Amino acid sequence: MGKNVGRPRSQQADADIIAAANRMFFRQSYRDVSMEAIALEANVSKATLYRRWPNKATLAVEVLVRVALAERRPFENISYREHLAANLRALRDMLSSDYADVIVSVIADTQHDRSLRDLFNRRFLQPVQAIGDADLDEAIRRGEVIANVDKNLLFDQMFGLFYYRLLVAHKAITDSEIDTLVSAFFTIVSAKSRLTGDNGDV
Amino acid sequence: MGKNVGRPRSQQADADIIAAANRMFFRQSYRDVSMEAIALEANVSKATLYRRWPNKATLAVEVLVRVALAERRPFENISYREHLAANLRALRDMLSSDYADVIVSVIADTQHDRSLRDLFNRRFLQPVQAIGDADLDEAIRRGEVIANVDKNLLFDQMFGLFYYRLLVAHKAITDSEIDTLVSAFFTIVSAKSRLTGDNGDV
DNA sequence: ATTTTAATAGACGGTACGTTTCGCAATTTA
DNA sequence: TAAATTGCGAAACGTACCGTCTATTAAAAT
Repeated sequence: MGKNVGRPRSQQADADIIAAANRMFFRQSYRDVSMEAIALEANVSKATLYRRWPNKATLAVEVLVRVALAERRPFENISYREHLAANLRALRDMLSSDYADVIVSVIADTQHDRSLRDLFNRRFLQPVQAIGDADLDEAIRRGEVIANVDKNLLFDQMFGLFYYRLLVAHKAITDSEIDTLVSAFFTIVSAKSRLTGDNGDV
Repeated sequence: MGKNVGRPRSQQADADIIAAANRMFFRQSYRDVSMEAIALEANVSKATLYRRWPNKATLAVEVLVRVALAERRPFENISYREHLAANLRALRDMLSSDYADVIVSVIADTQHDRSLRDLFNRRFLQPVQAIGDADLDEAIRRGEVIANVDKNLLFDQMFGLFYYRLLVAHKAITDSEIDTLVSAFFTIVSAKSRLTGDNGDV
């Protein structure tokens, strides 16, 4: 009763499904993409699809992770200020893209599906935030940013503005606005931080 | 061919539908509430329901508007600082409530439904923002806040943090954190504003 | 050769969608 | 008062997708 017994799962099927889902989410609204259609587009049976992902949302998380964490910008030979601005522009582009619909739809489902929420946090939110954290730590090490900073609140404000603007208010964020934000950010993290306080996790 | 011809629509039916939808959104997840069930709960036929609201999202907007704009706190005999903190606490409570699921689900639908987006903006977002605007104007008139403030960006940052924290990151916002935010807000709006720049509407 | 697991195709029962039909009810207008 | 008009409830409609399941074939380890 080993674990390598029996016919192995087709890696090709995995790739085909993800690629098909990616194409369909890009073409139509999240709501209008059905599991049936994804299976059809991937030339895969429904059983094969459901064996891997029990519902559309978990599959969407898989797609989002690959798009969002595809490549990471190197943080060397560049100031933290420039690096931060570049990352924010990338985040904006991601949220402005056709994936916005997918992201918000998944977030909507996380409101009432605890395991989906955990999955989304673990595979999407935390990795994105971890990149920001690591870069900020490096900036502190370099002396570009003071050590006494409430990273969580600062990043939540940054992410919050972006999410709200792009997914709720639907107002574009210009490059010059990003520069303004980065300036404000440095005004805070260069002086003694005013934004302290406990984190409020639950 | 006048417009007052024929049997008038039952206002009781309107009230019953909204009350029924409110109850059901409170009890179950947005996704699990069907139009059929709402009609049943309201003791109303499906035809009557669909005549008024063509889909679940538009009905949800109606419910949200009534909850969010139910009562407005008076802004007299109280400092703007206190008033702002109270409003933020109310916003937090609303977003932390069982309506969070409804709000995010509607926002998800606005990503691909233009008319729904317009409805949501007109009946929900703009009224909420208008209250904040009016109060801030009053505070400026009173001299509690400097005149040179980019209201849009400031409020978007505030709303953004709340939406992100409560609907995406699912981290509670404590009263003391709100105090911290209000302090930071006043640090900015009491001095010459650093957060200027164009608005970026599209 | 046997065992074990995966894949395909398709059927399945169930649920909700949004529309439509019908007969009756409640108004305004002539 | 009668005619015209619109709303209502009940129920059926066709469509679509859900997630599961069955039967058969395929691909690996033992």
